[in-house]
Amino acid sequence: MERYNFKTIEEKWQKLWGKEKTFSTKIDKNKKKFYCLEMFPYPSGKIHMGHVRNYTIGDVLARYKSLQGYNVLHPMGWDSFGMPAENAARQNNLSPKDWTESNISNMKTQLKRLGLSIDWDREISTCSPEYYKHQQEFFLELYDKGLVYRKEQDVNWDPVDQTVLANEQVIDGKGWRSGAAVEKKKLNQWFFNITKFSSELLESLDTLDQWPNKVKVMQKNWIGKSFGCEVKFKIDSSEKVEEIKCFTTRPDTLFGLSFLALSVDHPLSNQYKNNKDFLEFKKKCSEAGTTEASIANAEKIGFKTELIAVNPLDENIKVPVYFANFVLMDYGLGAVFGCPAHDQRDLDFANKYNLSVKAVVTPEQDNFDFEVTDEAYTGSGYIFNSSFLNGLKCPDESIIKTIDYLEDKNLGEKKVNFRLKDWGISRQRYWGCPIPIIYDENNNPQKLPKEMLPVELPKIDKLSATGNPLDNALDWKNIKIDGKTYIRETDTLDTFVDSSWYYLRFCSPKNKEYGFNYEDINYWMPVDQYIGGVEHAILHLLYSRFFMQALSHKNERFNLKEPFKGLFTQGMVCHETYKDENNNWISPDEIISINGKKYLKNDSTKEIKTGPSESMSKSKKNTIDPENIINNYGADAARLFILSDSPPEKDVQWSEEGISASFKFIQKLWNLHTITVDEIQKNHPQDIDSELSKFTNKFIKKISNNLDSFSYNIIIANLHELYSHLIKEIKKGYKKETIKENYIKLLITLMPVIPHFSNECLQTIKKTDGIIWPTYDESQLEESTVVIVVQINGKKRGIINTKKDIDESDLMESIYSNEKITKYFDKNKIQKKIYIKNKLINIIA
RNA sequence: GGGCGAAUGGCGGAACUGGUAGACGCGCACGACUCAAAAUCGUGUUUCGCAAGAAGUGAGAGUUCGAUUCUCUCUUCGCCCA
Repeated sequence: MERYNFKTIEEKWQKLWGKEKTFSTKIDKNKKKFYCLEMFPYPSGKIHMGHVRNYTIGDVLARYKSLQGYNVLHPMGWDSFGMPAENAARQNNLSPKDWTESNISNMKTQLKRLGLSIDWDREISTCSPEYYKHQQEFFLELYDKGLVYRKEQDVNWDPVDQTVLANEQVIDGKGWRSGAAVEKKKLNQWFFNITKFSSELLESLDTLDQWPNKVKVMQKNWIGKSFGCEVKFKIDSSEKVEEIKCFTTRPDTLFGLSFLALSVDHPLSNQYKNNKDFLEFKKKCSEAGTTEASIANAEKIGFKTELIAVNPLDENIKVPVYFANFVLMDYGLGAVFGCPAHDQRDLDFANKYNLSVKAVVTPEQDNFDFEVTDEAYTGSGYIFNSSFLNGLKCPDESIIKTIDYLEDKNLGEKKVNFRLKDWGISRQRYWGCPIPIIYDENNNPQKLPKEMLPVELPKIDKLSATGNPLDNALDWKNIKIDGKTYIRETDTLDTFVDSSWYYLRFCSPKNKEYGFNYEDINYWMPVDQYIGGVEHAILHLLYSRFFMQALSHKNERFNLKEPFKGLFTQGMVCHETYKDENNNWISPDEIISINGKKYLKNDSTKEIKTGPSESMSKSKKNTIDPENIINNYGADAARLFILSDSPPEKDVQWSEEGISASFKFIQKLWNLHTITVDEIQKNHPQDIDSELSKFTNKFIKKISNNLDSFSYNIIIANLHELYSHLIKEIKKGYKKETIKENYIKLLITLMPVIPHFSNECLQTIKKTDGIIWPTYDESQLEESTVVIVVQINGKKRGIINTKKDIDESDLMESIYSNEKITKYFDKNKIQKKIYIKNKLINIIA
């Protein structure tokens, strides 16, 4: 039997697809559209297994939908701005542009070898002026809508490299390259006013019923809506300070008030800027970290002021005011009131500084002796010890009543607070989209006139080691317009801006006038299925959703609210890790396996320790290069393996055994094909039975359902079942027409997963056009006989093969005649029978 | 500290709305072919037991004729806030 030559066959089909532009798409209003999009890659140089998985999943879907008759848009592009290009350029003395472009061309070749059904005519790259020109237009548009503004914000400043560092470039408080201690520096930066849409972004999450719940929950928490109240506390100990406002979600616990706590960045801290003790305290706070988590875990510490605050509900209750490390200026008003009995954080603080602890919520209505000592009570209950609030159900009644009272007496104000902060989009870097702003002689920002777009990046062949290259590109930076001199903005845009609208650009990739054209997006948008890593669950997806809000703001022509109708987040690709005797990481291709034990390839006396399977990463040296895999096993085998075993949303474990099993399976399918072609030539006069058609019918239903539900791992199992059934069935003796008809249908079901193989097989049996996804006949699925499970007292004791819809008494007859079952029970002691038609009978005896 | 989720053979994992637990693959064992090996094909493979049988889906309880599936408590692990 001839072996399947994947090399020539895969190359042949890929060439053909390219030449005939098989996957290029146009608007066709007679067809239903399907927009299938995978997150576009950063052109780092080589594709990795994560890409293989992401794009295989997307390709299976795109091909399936296309076979079902949809007009499928399946584009690909490059998220090509960003720091790695700048770093690589500095290291290797090249320009970021050249580095990026050569990476793109390399990765494009690699992606094509996977046999993806991509419309390459729509390829875009975010670092090209044709793309970012429109991004600059959007920036100006948003500026006009009042959604862009400038304010001062702290950045991580590396004093040696004279550059701003991203958070991940700060390692233990030091610059990743220079090793210098990182300083905080205030810079004027640009922001998108994403918080303007906090409510919209939160509420329309509910409309996204094809999104994974966990992603929606993450976004919900990130937006962090909380309902509460701003409470005014009078200060009666100071002439300088009249009152302090606190935000709280629990105003109903005000009678348990024990102290006020302020953030060290609270405006009142200005009064202590010459107080040595306070400055020391402030420093101590920042050392411990300012993230929510580190604050939650850190010991609660405070700095006591001389201020005394008065409880607005009872002026006899007077409490001290502290600065405290657990209050953040970013959230609410940077001031909270402490009610230790019902908040663990407050309780820890109160116990440390010997402050009063008074319970005001009791879990049981009539338990007025309830006290709190070490553990705060945060559950529901009833208010007590609280004057006119006593007896209210907490929290449902008590919060609303308290807010009403406070508002009525002008002591506070109902307030909804969000955790979400505005999106800082300025980056002090070269390799990003220039911001189309210029500064006049008074240093006031002005929009650059639209006709001067795009603002192209100046060509810089060698990046200096320090500072922002754009700051030093004086020819570019200084500009004259109508005789006046201006200075360009030298910040570039966060690369998340690039990816916030690229899915629109794919609809109109060549449009010169604007970022998209309305006819195109009205047809193609929204993205029906978006596929990518869960690591983008929050930022990228939220920013993209914001962009739709921003574009549709004050623009009736643009009425798209959500860009991604369906979202699927795939898991990572993992591999075993290996270490030698000195605990150095060892790469899989430095290893040989002898008798199940692993040794160093170049020194086979040294045994290797096998560690747990972890996500592939260069630092652990457990990566597998997709290019080698495609060379050795072929794209179809790689696609088959990457889908098998694990559900696509979970991590998959790469293994040598696995990929070679997939490779062998394709060979087996090829043998089956050869046998089938032989059988067609034999031309039996009569079908031996109807089993083949029945199987085909059932199989189509099964595989269609599994494709619809993203159970791609089960599909691979289905393909194995297909093989083992067909290899026996096909030789039984069927008419040529019967075999051909069924075999063609089955081959088409293989097309999404192993397109090269199935196209080749279809061609050898002269089926080249009219290839559409086969349908199944529901009426043919019904079987005349069924298998009924017989349970005695809930335990399976046998099965009965019988005709469909048999009634209970007839079924009991067959059970009584079956000794293997009757021995488990006494016919005369039957108490009860539960009969589920065509499925199961449970006899209680 | 908070949120979300998961736990099934030696391993990855199946099991639609509660109804035959372990599909399919890997690994392993045995057999066929072969002088031999590789490749390939076939058979078997949850555990204990010669068998009949019994036990069994992280642990414990509950609901039910019946629970991997539903409820509660606990343990461990993963992800996110980071």
